[in-house]
Amino acid sequence: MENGEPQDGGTVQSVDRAMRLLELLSGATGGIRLTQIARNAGLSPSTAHRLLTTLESRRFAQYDPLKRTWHVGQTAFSVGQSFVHRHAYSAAALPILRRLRNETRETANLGACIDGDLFVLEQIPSREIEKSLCGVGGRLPLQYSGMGKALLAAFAKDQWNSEGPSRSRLSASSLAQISEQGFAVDNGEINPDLRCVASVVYDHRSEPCCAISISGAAHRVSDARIEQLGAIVRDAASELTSIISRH
Amino acid sequence: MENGEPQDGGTVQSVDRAMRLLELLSGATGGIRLTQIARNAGLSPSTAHRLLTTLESRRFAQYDPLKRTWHVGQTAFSVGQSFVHRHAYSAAALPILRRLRNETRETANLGACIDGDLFVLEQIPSREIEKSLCGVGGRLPLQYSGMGKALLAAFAKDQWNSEGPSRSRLSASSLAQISEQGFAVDNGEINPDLRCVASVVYDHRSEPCCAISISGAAHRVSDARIEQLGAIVRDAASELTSIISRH
DNA sequence: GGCCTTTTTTCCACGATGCGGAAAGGATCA
DNA sequence: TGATCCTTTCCGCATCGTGGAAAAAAGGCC
Repeated sequence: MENGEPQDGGTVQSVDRAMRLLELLSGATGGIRLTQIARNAGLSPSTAHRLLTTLESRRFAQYDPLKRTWHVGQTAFSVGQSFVHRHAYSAAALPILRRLRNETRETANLGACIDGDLFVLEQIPSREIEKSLCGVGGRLPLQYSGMGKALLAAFAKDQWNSEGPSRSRLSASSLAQISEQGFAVDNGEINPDLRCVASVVYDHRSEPCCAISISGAAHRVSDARIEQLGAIVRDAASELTSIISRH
Repeated sequence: MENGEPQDGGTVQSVDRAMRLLELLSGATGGIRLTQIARNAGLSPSTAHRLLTTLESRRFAQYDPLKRTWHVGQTAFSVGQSFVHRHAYSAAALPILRRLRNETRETANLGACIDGDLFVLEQIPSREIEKSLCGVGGRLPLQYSGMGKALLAAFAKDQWNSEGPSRSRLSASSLAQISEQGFAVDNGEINPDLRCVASVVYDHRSEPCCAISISGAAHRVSDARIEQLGAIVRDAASELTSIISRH
């Protein structure tokens, strides 16, 4: 059993295998050959072939006969879009993210805590290289991103939110500092060349619902700039909070 | 056998059923109850439950215990995003779409011909109501959208493109007009209150690869405005073409 | 709170179907 | 051209997916 493998009690093995193949397709930049994906999934080529052609029949997967590679298909994209529509604040956040990007000239991000991790929902990229740890649809442990840290601090303030992730991921002094400043700084624990400044957005119940950030290369997101960027992000988060509160 | 049901030769039934459930989840605004989705899929509740919990175990589906509704999950979104990355022109198109939206104050779209239909890959919405026939991830028959019409005209000019959709969907005079103008107009065959002006983007082989458009309410996208909008869209498409050609 | 109805979840035996090895066909490369 | 590898098809077996039934949970009404 691999790390992160779902428990198999009561699940349909063939469906689970097909989903695993979809995940592998998703991670395969430039597509992947049948024998390679079968090997990666631990299946025989003929089994993988049958599962892939089943996914292909509804266009969750696609086959490129020229390169003989398999890819994620359009239906996966269409289905995935409906996930975004559930998070209704995404649409409201877009103009704010754009303005944030324009003001700072760095990449602007929207993320939410989903299943205990920071999940990137939207991203308005800057023109600079070195933009962010991961793109739309990517995920990170909360404590390794600015948005995650900001959310952890917001959860820590909420003594009654028993569903929040464990606060022990960040020290009490870090949490206190984030709360006091109104923004969190990620100083590149994962990638030392990237920095991020983030602030939390609250919903109509004053519950933390997501976070926004700007991220960019460490030499641009400098110490001299942090206070200014923090204030800009904090104000943008407040604006998004007030928009969401009106719904 | 329902209309549009994929042929079942050599496919795995349980996987096909699970994919069908995902599609139904995608179409269910506000989530859906187990018994309802089971009914829609023609499965017993216990079968649907097991397939859904299998999808849930890898987070392709999610269950809201408060409302007791099933939804599309985050992994579907993550996997779907990799479909976009395959169409590398999407990223290059974004700033152009934004500028297009800003100049015209209408919704800007990027679409491609995928499996014979017009598939919407990106969309920068305007602040107006009445924006476009469908959103990101949606699909339409080519002849019913401006982008599709523009692509049909481009395919018609390419006598050697044996993989293009049938040209008989539009009249010869329509195709000729679109080619001459450099843009196509959708005058609301599906929705009389919506209009669209679109132009084709070419890749480095001078092959039509996608189209961009602006769309909005018919009373705003007026006859008086068409020529001007057409020229703007055509120029934006040319710009995107030249960017893509450099890769 | 009790009762009724509906929904959701769990269980289990049976047979349908998923599996993978083998064979056939196809593609690539030296 | 021949060798090698990849992809697709075939088929028999036994695994596992199925759905009815039962149990548990939830919601609504009086």
